[in-house]
Amino acid sequence: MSLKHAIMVLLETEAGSGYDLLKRFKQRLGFFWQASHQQIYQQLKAMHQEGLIDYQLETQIGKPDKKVYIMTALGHEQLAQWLHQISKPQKINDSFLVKLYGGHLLNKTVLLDELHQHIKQHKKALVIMLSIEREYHGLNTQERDDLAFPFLTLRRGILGEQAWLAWSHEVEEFLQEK
Amino acid sequence: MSLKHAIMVLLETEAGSGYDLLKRFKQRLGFFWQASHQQIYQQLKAMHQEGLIDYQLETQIGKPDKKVYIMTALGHEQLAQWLHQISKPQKINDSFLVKLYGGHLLNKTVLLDELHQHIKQHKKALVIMLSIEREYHGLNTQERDDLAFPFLTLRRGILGEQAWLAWSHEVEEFLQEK
DNA sequence: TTAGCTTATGCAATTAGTTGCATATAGTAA
DNA sequence: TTACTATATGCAACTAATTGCATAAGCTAA
Repeated sequence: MSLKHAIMVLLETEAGSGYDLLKRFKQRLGFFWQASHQQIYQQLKAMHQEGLIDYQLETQIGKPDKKVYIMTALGHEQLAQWLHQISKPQKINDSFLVKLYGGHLLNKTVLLDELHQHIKQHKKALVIMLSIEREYHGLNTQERDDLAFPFLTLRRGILGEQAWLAWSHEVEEFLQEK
Repeated sequence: MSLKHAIMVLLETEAGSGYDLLKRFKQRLGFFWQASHQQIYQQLKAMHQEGLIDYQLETQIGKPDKKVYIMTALGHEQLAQWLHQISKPQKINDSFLVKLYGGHLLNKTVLLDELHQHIKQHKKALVIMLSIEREYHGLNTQERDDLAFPFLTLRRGILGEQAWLAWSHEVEEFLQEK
């Protein structure tokens, strides 16, 4: 049940609506946390019922009204508790690897086609992350300091994607030979 | 719903009981697919009801009886179909990265302690994979050919863990300074 | 001889996540 | 003017995964 805590980490830094959080997930946590809009809205509702967060209705002109969520005292407490607990190792379930494991059941060109599509997506993700990295390096010392932790998570994304792409070359070579 | 297909990939190669599959998941797919015993037994039951697999009861002496599952014609068909579909990009939800993203909310030494525990586990996993890799390289050509696809997935595990560890050094350095 | 591990399977309840649908306004691009 | 994108929130139904419990026999190490 970490989505709850991921939301709280975001809200702790800055209050926001469900829609805001959705965007923040995509833009800032996207390479290590994915959440759909339904997940977020449902979770916010549950968290509000638990008393972890509260909200204020904000009427807007030209745009739909929104609920701006803020952390409660109970929320702060539970987040602090979670932060001090050791998180269990990340669960990985990668279906492309399942396919590759059973590659003998499949035509090599079919696998190669799929591999190329994955490579395209991973390259795209890497390019985006590298551009964010360049942006970071262009900031002044104060700004870089403020973003030091998010930057570390970005580095994880970059190193992860580079490793994936290095691996994909090995697979590509194998699938192309004979 | 890929657990179903992961099970079928395993069963396609070799029939087995729920317990067998559980062990195979741990030993062979463990670094890219994790499934609990409850998940596997529940899924096998559902798959049997769907007609994707069938089983034969095997009575054993000294050990509990077991159900040995095999693929049905319908199972073969659905697996083949799945293999030809492009799998969506792997979903990553890493709670340690969430914590690190919100690192400013936490004492650096707490984070460092947790990091060290994760490093230990990742190193352990890497050592195991590297020993399997050495074993593979000691095989003859025929045997290596037979295991070529599983070997590729092992390489993914190795490169992935090495990248994780390289990243962890960056984080360690940052958390240790000042 | 007692505690723990391996083998072997399962139910019940709960929690988490996905899929599909629904609504409503405003701006922009073809 | 039609279609698409962005903003903004939500329900209902379903599927998937987790947590906790239960059973039962044999083997092994302290």
